[in-house]
Amino acid sequence: MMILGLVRWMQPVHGYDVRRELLSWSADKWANVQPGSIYHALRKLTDEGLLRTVSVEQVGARPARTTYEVTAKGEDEFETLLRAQWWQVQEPPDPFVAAFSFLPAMPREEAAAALRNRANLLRAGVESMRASLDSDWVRTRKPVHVGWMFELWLARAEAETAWCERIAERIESGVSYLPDGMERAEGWSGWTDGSR
Amino acid sequence: MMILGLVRWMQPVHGYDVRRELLSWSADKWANVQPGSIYHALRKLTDEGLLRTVSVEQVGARPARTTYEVTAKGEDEFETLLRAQWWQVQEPPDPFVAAFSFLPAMPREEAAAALRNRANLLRAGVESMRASLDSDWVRTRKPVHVGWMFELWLARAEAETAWCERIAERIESGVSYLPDGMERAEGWSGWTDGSR
DNA sequence: GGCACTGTAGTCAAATTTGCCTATTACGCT
DNA sequence: AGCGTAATAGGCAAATTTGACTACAGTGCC
Repeated sequence: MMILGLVRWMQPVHGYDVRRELLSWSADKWANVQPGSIYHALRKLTDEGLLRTVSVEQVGARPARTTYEVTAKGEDEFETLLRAQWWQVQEPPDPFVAAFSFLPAMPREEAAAALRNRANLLRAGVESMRASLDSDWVRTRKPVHVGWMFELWLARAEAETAWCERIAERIESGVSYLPDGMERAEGWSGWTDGSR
Repeated sequence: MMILGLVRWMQPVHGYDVRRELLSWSADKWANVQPGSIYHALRKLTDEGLLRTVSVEQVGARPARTTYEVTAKGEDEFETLLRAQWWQVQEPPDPFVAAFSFLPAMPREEAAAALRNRANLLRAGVESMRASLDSDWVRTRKPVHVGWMFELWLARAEAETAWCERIAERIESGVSYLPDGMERAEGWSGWTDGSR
């Protein structure tokens, strides 16, 4: 629901503008907003009185272009929503963590290889991000806090890279997946497949 | 769609079992699976031929309890899905990053305070995680890779903590949010609110 | 025995999201 | 001129997710 925020600092806008801006931030990745959701969101926000339609233009026989701007109520709501995100820590769902929880279903070799591969991909990402951080395009055309966001990704990615290597080694070392105490005890029947 | 994985290593199960297991992993946080989704997922997977219903018991006048197990096709599909997650890097949507991108809408003081607060919350999380890592419950009752997942969170959280402090300082230092080159140039009209 | 609670098992409507589709104009190329 | 491609706007049906709700059975307590 941070479409609201975008409308707020592009006032007045129509859906397509918002869509382009989101795409240019490649926000379909780190926010859950695909193009299709935008128009629905705009209409819903309007119904709730957070947005107001400014005008409906029609150029030729193309679809009508509805322009929106934020109401006072919308400003309020945005501030509330924004603060909620700033003051709370709320780890997002991570598909990799989910997959990792099924570690015992992967053959050891493959698991280790995949982790090494992941480390490499992360490193590559870090590289390309560093490059664009240094590039003129970001340095001179984008607000500096965009660079700061890159730094956050960088920090996380580096931490994760190290973790991947560490875990890969442990897996290769052949340690048992079972809890420390019980070596081949009861109840862990489902846990054997890839581990052979 | 990793309900499949759960069913696979609890075979045979009924919906409620899956639900409890997910809750015990507090998986409603890092996977996007609320209790309500489970039954739908089970039925859908059955329709697709990835699961097979084993039996439908009825105890007294309670709701019927349907038990599922995985078909060969389901095994295959699971392996595919699992590998996709293991071999790809795909950063998940993060609401905080989204909120941070609106930094210029926050008063500097508040932004810095919020970041410091975030750092503290993260540190607290790290502490409590370290504690449960050392606890007997995790060490002796859970597979070791659960501990490894904790370590990943820990690494990420520590990286992020440092970042928060770093950025908080920069914000307090009063640097301009505008791109390096253009101090008060054109086009950045929407970017002033909280910054006064 | 009566009563309040908790645990069991699952349903359902409503809200959201997704992916893909339509139709028109503008642009570049040969 | 003619043609293919890209950009402009937005709609819509289907899939997914959510959150709240139902209804029954056992348990403990007074």
